[in-house]
Amino acid sequence: MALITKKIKGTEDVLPKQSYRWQFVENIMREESRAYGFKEIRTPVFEHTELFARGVGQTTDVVQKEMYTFDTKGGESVTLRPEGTAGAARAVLEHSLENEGLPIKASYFVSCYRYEKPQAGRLREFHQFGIEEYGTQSPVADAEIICLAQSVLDRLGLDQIHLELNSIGCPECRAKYNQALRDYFSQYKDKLCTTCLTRLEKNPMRLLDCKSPEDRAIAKDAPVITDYLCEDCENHFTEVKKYLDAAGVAYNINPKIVRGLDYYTKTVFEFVTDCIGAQGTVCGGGRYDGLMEELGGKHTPSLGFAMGLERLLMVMDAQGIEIPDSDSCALYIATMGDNAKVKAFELLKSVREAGLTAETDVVGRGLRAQMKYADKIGAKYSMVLGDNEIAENKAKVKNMDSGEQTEMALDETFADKFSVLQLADESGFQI
RNA sequence: GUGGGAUUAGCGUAGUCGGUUAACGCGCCAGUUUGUGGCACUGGAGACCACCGGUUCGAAUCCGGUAUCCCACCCCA
Repeated sequence: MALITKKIKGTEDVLPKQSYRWQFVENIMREESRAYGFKEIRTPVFEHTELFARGVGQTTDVVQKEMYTFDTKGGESVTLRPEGTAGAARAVLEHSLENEGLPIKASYFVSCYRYEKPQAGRLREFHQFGIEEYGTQSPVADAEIICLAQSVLDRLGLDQIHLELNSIGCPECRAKYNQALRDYFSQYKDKLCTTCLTRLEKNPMRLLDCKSPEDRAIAKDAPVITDYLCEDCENHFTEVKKYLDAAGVAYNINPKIVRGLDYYTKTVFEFVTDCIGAQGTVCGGGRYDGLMEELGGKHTPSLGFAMGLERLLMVMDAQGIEIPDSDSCALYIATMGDNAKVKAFELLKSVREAGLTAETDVVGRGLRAQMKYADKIGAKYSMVLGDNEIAENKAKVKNMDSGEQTEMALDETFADKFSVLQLADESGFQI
């Protein structure tokens, strides 16, 4: 078969057999968000290009070389969102949500687009679950969202993921620190790799991240951000740790966690694993007190995080975590003859209205093939409907695990009785 | 953008001193006393061997190019 085209590089299809895994993960995220008082916000996939340029930061790789940007017929430049924070912040400002009381607590599920070269854990279209909180400078909020992230990971059954925590201070302490880094690394100018030389000018904190062994050795003795925090930032960081301790959330202070997006201030964190390849960050976030001002709003201290759904699913896969599939068929009705098809149609409707999944043959298979199909789709019960059953107005419902058959009347009580039978079997009680 | 690896039915693979109808497992379809699934058996459908070009009497197999996928750098979820 000649396909007219294939899917775009770096995109994935979620096929019907796989979707329950996504729904499982998303449901846990929804439940945890609700438990912490966050409500979902939905924003457009595309925004004016300027929003991301300003919000994410002109100097970032994301803005400089990874955005899907195009001109509309009307001549305006728009961009597919590369992340979720800017759009949510824009919506909050545009609708003046601060008037509804602070803090504003929002959660979201978004697809994001970045023109990168795909590899394990990195796609051009990927999906995030995120949390945003606006209008609080309290360290309690920082600890709270980290707890929320931890709860989600715990409920997904994941281990071998550790929390890396740092504070990169406010713009004032960061300026002092960047100067200290420049002073330090300038001594080794002739030894640093070429990318690090440009980092030295543009973003010295990135030097701490370099993978080259020589640079790493130099970075080992570099100044540490936590020694350059102002009193306010220092206290804030101490409080965050205090609340995390109180909640029993384990963390590792890692001065090298700096985050790649310009808007971060003070608290930054990542949940990292090494079981899915090189792209091991499954959740990243922190505080961004300057973002709302950058977007034209008034000063509104804010914070949040994003989780990569594909990466989380990969970790679950790597760790062999079983995800329950709740979508399987409760009742399959095998039919013989036209009268039976009509009767089955009628019964199915009532069973479905009772909230159960029920199916019948729609491709014209023989009885044996229908039974095979019922088995293949994992139907919990099957029922054969033919002229005999219709004449007697009753039929045998078969438990596909035990093979046990129960006779049931084909009247208006059928759906209810079937529900009861199913519940009884599930809970192990006899009726 | 820079590297490394891969590409044979829906999926996973075999198949190189180049040589008749490209093999196997799973899956799919049909059947095995025509009213009952899982097991087993029988049969069937399904592949221009990624694409283009070259070498050769002859190419899945050798050579060149292209594309796609995977992995890593970079960056990030």
